[in-house]
Amino acid sequence: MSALQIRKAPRQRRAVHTVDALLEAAALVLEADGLEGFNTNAVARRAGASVGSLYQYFPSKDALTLALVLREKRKFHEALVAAQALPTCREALASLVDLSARQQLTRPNLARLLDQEEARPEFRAALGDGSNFRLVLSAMLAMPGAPAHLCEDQPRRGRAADDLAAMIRGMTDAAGERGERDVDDLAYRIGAAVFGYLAVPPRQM
Amino acid sequence: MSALQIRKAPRQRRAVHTVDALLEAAALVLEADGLEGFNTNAVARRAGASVGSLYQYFPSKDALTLALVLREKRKFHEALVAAQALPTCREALASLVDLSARQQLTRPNLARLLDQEEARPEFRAALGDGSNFRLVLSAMLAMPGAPAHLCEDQPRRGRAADDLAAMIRGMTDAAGERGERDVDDLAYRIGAAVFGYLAVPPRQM
Amino acid sequence: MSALQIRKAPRQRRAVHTVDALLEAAALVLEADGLEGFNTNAVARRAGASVGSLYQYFPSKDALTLALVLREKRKFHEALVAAQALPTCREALASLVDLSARQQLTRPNLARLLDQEEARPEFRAALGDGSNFRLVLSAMLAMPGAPAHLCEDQPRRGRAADDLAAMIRGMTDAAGERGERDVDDLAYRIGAAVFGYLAVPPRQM
Amino acid sequence: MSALQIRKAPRQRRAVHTVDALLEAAALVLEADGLEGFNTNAVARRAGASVGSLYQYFPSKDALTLALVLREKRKFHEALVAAQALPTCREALASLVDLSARQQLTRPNLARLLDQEEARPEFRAALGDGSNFRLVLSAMLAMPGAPAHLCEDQPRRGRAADDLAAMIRGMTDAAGERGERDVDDLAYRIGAAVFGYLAVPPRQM
DNA sequence: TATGAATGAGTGTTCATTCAT
DNA sequence: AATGAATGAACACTCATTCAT
Repeated sequence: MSALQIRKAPRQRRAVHTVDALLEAAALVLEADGLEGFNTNAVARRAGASVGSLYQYFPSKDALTLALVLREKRKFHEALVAAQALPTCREALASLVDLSARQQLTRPNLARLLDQEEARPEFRAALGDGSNFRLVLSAMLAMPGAPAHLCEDQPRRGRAADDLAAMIRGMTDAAGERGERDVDDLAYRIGAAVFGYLAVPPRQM
Repeated sequence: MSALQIRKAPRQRRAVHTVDALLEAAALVLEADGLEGFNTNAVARRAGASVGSLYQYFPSKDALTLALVLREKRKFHEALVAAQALPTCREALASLVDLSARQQLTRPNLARLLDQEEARPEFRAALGDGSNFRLVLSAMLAMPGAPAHLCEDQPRRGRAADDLAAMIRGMTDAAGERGERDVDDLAYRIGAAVFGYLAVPPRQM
Repeated sequence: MSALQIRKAPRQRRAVHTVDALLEAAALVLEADGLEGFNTNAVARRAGASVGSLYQYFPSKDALTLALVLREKRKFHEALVAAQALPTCREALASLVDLSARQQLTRPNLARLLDQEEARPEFRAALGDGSNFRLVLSAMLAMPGAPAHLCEDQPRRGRAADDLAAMIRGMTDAAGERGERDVDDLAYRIGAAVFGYLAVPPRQM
Repeated sequence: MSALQIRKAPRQRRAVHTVDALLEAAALVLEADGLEGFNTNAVARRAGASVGSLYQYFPSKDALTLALVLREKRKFHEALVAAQALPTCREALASLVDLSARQQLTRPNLARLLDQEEARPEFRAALGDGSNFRLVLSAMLAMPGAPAHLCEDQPRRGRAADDLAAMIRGMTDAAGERGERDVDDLAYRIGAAVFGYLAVPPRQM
């Protein structure tokens, strides 16, 4: 069993509650005290549990962090899948951008710190090297209305997806850090970057 | 004397060498072992010096980190200033994008980790709250050829500078992390995002 | 929570035992190795515990020292209060002197070093600026049979209390350091100084 | 050569000056920053010298401290010797008390800290186990007018000298620490204790 | 199963002392 | 002789993890 997998699936209702409490406590600690204050004792205390309990469910601190990352990604990812059902590339991307901005501004500090954690090498393997986000983006770039030069060139599409993901992540992180609150405005500006990027023809070397 | 200022200027040649060795060792340790392995003993060892020497010149670990950040920024910033001398907004921005890509791909892991460190609250004050990069960007957006709606609206220009800085940083970080090596290609794609973003009219609310 | 307060009350029996062991170990280390050898690792080792345990209960080395000071004062102070119940100033003071001599000669090195620690500015606040000892002395100088010029002049009484405290502390410390063992003899000599001092009329300026 | 002896007698005038400067710097650092701030680098800096120079003249930090102790004692001791020339025990003691008070209140923090250092076991040997002060006191207790029971009983006289030394030291230290400034008042009160003590007949066991 | 006490390797930092220049 | 750069053992303190109860 990998050291990052959850240790045991909680079966009893009480156990489920404990796991949830621990995850939310982890989120709260991260938001309140940053990575500096994020330690297992603080999380357990905040959850009203003991460190021992924490280690019953999470084999390591990293496993806890990873579980939190996944929890935050889950809801977001479900919404993303729905966005994929939209008819055109443009609509799908616009929806994705909107969701990203909304997700980030909901709990900005949490989202930013988890973005950072996500990047740690220890997690890359566990998260699948191409994150879901990147795959969804790449798929969207093959939808009707997407730039022709991307539709049929998969490597190029992957590269574009990487770029868009990086732009979106960069802009949402920064906006959250600055304390922005207006989701629509942020989404509009990210859209400008995204669609502006896509409008440019590929480079002739 | 702030706890982040360098402790004493090295006077003897030997001392200058030690300080340089310490800074370069800090860079190497960061690149090789990441923030996890970045500790003062490791840095001193790698520099072929003792911890004591490190603390002769840097009053704290943070001071060392800050000095490294500044060292990396210095050359970059000088080039930026030269870019500002270009006649048009487009040329200046293109140059800035090129410099950013080049800077990042030169020592990608170092640049990315220092970006991260730079964002820590302890450093914000010491680095001047608006980083130089943002100010330069904002100035460029007031140069001839810049979008009209930005030239005369300073707050909007500041916001645009923030966005561009975030996009550029996001894309360069990600490219470096992926191991990209082609500076020109990266610069072209970032340019697409930057100029695409600027081509979009401001949002009507 | 002040950095000098105990960190958490030990709840389990094992924890109580650890705290006691740590305090006694601190006393033993001080006695055996003096302030020079008094470090947290040594204390923990002597207690058969780990540094980690020490810091579970004491937030800092100073907190440990303070706790030890208070532990040593506690018993002594209870006896002092009993002495205050005696009918006359003379009896009360005699009892106080006796208690002081006894306290000091019980663990002379410990008492002396703690006297020294007690005087450190960090502790003054936590110990109450006028130590209990001084206050008790001052109260005794207002009891029946006390010199008339002190009974009614509170500032002068405070000064006299300071002087007596200083004499007693000086003599007990020195006796302990010399290795004296005869409590009664020491008490007699201190009494000579104390009552001699009080017998002298106030200075006419 | 003991590690506490001064390393070499300074012969050149410049060397004498350096040694003096170092000693005075040590005193100033002790007064300003206490034992906590008393380190060789700080002393050298304050003296306008280098650590290297310090170690040219003093083989160790303790040697420096000891030299400072001796410097402070020297002037005092010369005055004490003069006091011994007075005709009666009472006059001699009164003079000694006056000198002690004056000495302490001149540089109270320095005197107190040096008293503390003096007591460290490392120094006991170097200072001669019975300090000069104690010997002078003992001699005075054999002068005309001294209590009969002391004149002829040398051990008892030694004991009384110890007690008086301890009282005087305790009272002067405390007065200095409290910030008292009135030498005469302090001397009067110490005199009360001293002569009061001597007036009491020896204990019958 | 849950608790929280215990562990100890690891980290930042200081400072007495040495020694090349 | 003088300088001050260099050394490194030592210390206070943290925190992920284990385990007795």
